[in-house]
Amino acid sequence: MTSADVIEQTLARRGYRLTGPRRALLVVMGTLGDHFAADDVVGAAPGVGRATVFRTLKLLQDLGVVCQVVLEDGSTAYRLAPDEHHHHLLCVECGEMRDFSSDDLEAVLAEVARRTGYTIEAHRFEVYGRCAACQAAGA
Amino acid sequence: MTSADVIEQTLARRGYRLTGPRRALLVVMGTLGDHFAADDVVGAAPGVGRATVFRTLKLLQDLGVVCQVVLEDGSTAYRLAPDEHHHHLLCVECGEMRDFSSDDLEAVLAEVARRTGYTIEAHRFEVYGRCAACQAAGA
DNA sequence: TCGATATCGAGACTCAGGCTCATGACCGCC
DNA sequence: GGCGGTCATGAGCCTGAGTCTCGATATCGA
Repeated sequence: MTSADVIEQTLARRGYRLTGPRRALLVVMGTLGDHFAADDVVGAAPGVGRATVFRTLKLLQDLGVVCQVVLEDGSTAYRLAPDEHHHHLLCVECGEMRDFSSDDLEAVLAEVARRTGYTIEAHRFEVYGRCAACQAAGA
Repeated sequence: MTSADVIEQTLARRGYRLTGPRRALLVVMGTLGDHFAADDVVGAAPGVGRATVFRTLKLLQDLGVVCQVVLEDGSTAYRLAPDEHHHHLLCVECGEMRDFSSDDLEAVLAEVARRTGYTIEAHRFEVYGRCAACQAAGA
C-alpha cells in the first residue's frame, strides 16, 4: 500500500470525496522528492487547476498529512508529513530535508511558559545547516 | 538619545548615508508599536516610496537592528530588535509580542547537530500563545 | 439510478515584495 | 563654499504565491 493509498483512506474516513484530481495530486506529490513548492505540484499535474492544487494542499494540511515548511529565504514549501509532531532540518547546500523531534524542545517551551505566564498554543521551529555529505564535499 | 539616533549612528559607522527618507522611516517605526507589517510603514510614511521602505527594511535587517517575524498565519512582520540573539513569543489574542532567549534551545540545536551530522547555520523559532492578561480576561 | 451537494477549473484578483532606471541628494575633497 | 562621484530614491511595472467566484461536473449514499 503506497502512501497515496493511506491518504485516500484518511480522506474517506473523514468524509471527503475521493476525486480524480485529488488522486492525481497524491500521486504527483509522491514523485516530487522530499519537499516541493505549490507551483511544482501545479506544473507536475497538468489538467488540475491551480485553485484545486492550493485547496487540496490546504485540506491535506488540515488532515495533517502534509506540512508546510518555511525555507531560509522565507518562501514556503510543502512536505508529506509523518504522523507525529516534528520539525525540519534543511541542508542549505543540497536542499535535503529531514524531520526530527526533540523532547528537549518541549522542555524549552515549558520553561518559556513558566517564565512568561503565557499558555503556549503553537510554535514554529526550522533549522538550517549543512549536511554531512555537503561538508565532506566542501572540505 | 532615542533608538532612532542609535540606529543612525550604526548606519553612519557602516558607511551608509543618512538620508531624509531613512530618518523618516526610523521615526515612523518607533511609533508603530512592537511589531508592524511593511505596509504599515508604507502607510505611515507618506512621501517615502514603497521600494525605499522595502529596501530600508532589508538594510536594517542586515544591520541587525530590525528582525523579521513569521506570524501564526504565515504572514511576516518586522520588529525593532535588541542586539543579542533572541526569539519571539506572540500572543494570538491581543497581538503582544515579546522577546526571549534560551540557553536550553542552544543545547537542543547542539544535540540535533550531533545526532544528524549537520553543521547548524541558522534557525527560526517562533512561539504562539496567550498572554497572562488575555487568559485572565477570557476566564 | 438519481439527486443533493461537494468539488472542480478558468481566470481575474490581491498582496508582499523585487527590479529598473532616470533623477536627486550626500558628503568628502579642494 | 562649491563640486562631483556615487549612493539612494521613487514611480511604476513585474513576479510569485495564494484566494475568490461561479457555472459546470463528478461523487456517493439512498
